[in-house]
Amino acid sequence: MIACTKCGKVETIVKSGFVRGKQRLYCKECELYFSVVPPNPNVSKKPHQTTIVDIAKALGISPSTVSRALNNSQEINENTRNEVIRVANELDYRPNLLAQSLHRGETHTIGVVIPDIQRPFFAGVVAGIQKVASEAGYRVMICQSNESHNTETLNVQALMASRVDGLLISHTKETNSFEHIKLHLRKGIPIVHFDRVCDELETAKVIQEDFEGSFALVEHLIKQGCRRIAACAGPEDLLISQKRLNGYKAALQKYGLPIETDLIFHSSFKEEDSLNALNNWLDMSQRPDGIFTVHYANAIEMIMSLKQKRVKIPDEIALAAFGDDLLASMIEPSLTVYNQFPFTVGQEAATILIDNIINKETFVPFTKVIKGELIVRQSSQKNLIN
Amino acid sequence: MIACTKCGKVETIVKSGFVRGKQRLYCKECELYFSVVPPNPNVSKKPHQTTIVDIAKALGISPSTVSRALNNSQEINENTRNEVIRVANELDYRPNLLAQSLHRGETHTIGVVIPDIQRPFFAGVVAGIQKVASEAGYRVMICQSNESHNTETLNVQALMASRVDGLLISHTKETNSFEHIKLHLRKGIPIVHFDRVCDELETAKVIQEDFEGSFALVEHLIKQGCRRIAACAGPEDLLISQKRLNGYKAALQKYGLPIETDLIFHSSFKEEDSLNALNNWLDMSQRPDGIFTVHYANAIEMIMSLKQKRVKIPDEIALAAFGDDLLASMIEPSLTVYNQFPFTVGQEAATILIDNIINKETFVPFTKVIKGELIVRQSSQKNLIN
DNA sequence: TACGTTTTCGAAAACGTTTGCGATAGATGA
DNA sequence: TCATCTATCGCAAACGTTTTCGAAAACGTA
Repeated sequence: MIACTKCGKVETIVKSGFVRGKQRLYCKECELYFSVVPPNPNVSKKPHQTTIVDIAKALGISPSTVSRALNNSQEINENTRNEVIRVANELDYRPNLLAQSLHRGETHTIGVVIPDIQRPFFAGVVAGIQKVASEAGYRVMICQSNESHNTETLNVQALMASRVDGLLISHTKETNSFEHIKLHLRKGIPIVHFDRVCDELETAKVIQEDFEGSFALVEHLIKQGCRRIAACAGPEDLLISQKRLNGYKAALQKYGLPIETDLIFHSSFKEEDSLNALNNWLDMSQRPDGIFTVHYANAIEMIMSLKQKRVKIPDEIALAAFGDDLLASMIEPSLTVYNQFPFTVGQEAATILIDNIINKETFVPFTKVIKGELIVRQSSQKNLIN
Repeated sequence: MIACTKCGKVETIVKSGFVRGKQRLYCKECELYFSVVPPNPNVSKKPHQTTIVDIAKALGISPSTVSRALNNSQEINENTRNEVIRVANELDYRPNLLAQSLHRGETHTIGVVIPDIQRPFFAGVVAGIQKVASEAGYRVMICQSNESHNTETLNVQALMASRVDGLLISHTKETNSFEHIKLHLRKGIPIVHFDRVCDELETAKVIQEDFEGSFALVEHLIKQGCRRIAACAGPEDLLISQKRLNGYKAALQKYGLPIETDLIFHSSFKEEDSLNALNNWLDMSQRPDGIFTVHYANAIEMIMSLKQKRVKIPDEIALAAFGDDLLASMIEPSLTVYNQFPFTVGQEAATILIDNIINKETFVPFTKVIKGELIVRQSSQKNLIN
């Protein structure tokens, strides 16, 4: 029979329920509840990352001393410090960043949310971010929204749950509500926008010369002789798309050219969209003689299509587009573009974010404009000498 | 004067040193050490992420109950659960993943180390990894080694310090020692290699058909009539470079063609390297009539250079290369390649890693080969009808 | 009514660090 | 010789969870 674990008596024991798979008992005399323990769970010790406690035990000292020895504290004897370091190396000790972060309340990690890492622009930005971050001792956690506002929201939540110290984000093309950002902004999390920014939020921003660059591209087309320039813009809601379209319009106006709505098409950056627009333009009684594209990829798709249709570039139609890529320089005819310097964008955004993280109280948001560069190539050079 | 904090007497107090900026005192009667506290540190409460304790206090219950309510535990009253959830929403509670991870001993995060995210192949792999990982509830932490063995080592250390649950890695081209991996492998951390794998480690691997793909490319060149095929290989130490070169040699042997060391060049994937090799070949009394490249980027560089030199492609020299890219299909002449399906590689690697993480004890390493695809394009099609 | 059962909850330990403060021994000074 | 100082270290709390265990109350059932 079962005896009380306290008084050892058997006759005072009564059953008292059955909880979590174990029989519970009650000793009336001791007024003690207890349950019978299964013989031996036979727990095998897992392979174990060595902790500060292991070092402490090995040396017969306290964990606090070990911590101090490893953190350049002054309040420690040089001999003990050396001993600690020796044992730490022997046991291949690696501080647990989780525990450190939990204690310090900061993770030294920044979160990045981008639409698509496979786009060269964003890959370049990420590379720039990582360079700056790693030099400053920050880790980087990258999420892709795949241009879906819903997964963007989930990404932000996940990063915040991981308690990143700050957030770098370029929004989805379908994002026009920013509650998922405001929420965290109110909690004081540093956030920096880049490329696809949001004007209604008081965050620091890194942007390109969307207006100026587009203006320069279209002005260049005009100077090459184009008089009917079509524009392939992005989604109407997208801020950078609007800005670039405004640059297009301003250039037309400066040179007294009419703004024809027939010649402006809002695509969603997809190939079928841009080719539809192109076909529409080609079917017009008076074809455009120039095409400006908000996204270089669309221009490349158009070039391929125009070549199939035997339309001469740039003589019949000249092209110029926003955003550079190796592809733009390699295609024939090579594409005139406005280079955005994505790596620089990434570097600058990360620099600002880390500044914001470190000087959280004194930081005031501002907007940094990364200067771009007009690169003239074959797709627009009508009056070539050779 | 200062009185003892315990007995309140003044006359029994003596000074006892000066530690950390504060005067220490000693009450002889109480045998008590104490120090005078500065009046008021005036701590302003920081903006505070709401915790489980906040919810508990708000409801007057214990943190354990809150935790149970939020974790679908059975041992809780439905009413209290609803109350907890209500308050949790009101206070916008987000579980602290750091604390969870620290407690559980797992972070639900996988680390990825790649040479360069700006290379389309690796960007594709990363996209594939993230798709699988996010569907399985894992976060992804990405590091770039920039082809430097040293930073690769640092990357691995940083990821391990962050206690990632597993590691996906494609090695640097200069990596030929693997101690930084072995160390963690011994500790039982799941590691999966992809692309640039390492044969001396007992890890799961995801590779392409390096041999078969190269064989197919070279065989295709031979069938197109090439008889002197040069090879631009990668660094000699790099395993995939060796395998692909072996595929090249095997194809030559199958068709009774000699293997000429003059025609084999080991580059470091840099542009100047490949162009040097090309110039050497062009200067030979008997030029090669075909070029096989281990990395497609080198082939593209060569095409650009050959076009400048007015060398006819593919008639004088045909090209075929390992690895596909949009660029390869857009360039003129378009480049014949062996597509590696990077997205699939990433998906497969992540799937295997997560399997390894979940079934850590029973998992046995194996090698998964991702089938590629020969894509014939203009750079090698000598006998075109049109 | 009395006893066993079930439901529900709280206390406390644990994860691995860091750090404020107390505590000691030895050093210093008068 | 005594008061004081300095150097060094340990204890314990804290970070935010989860989970084990125990306990009380509510609930049956005979």
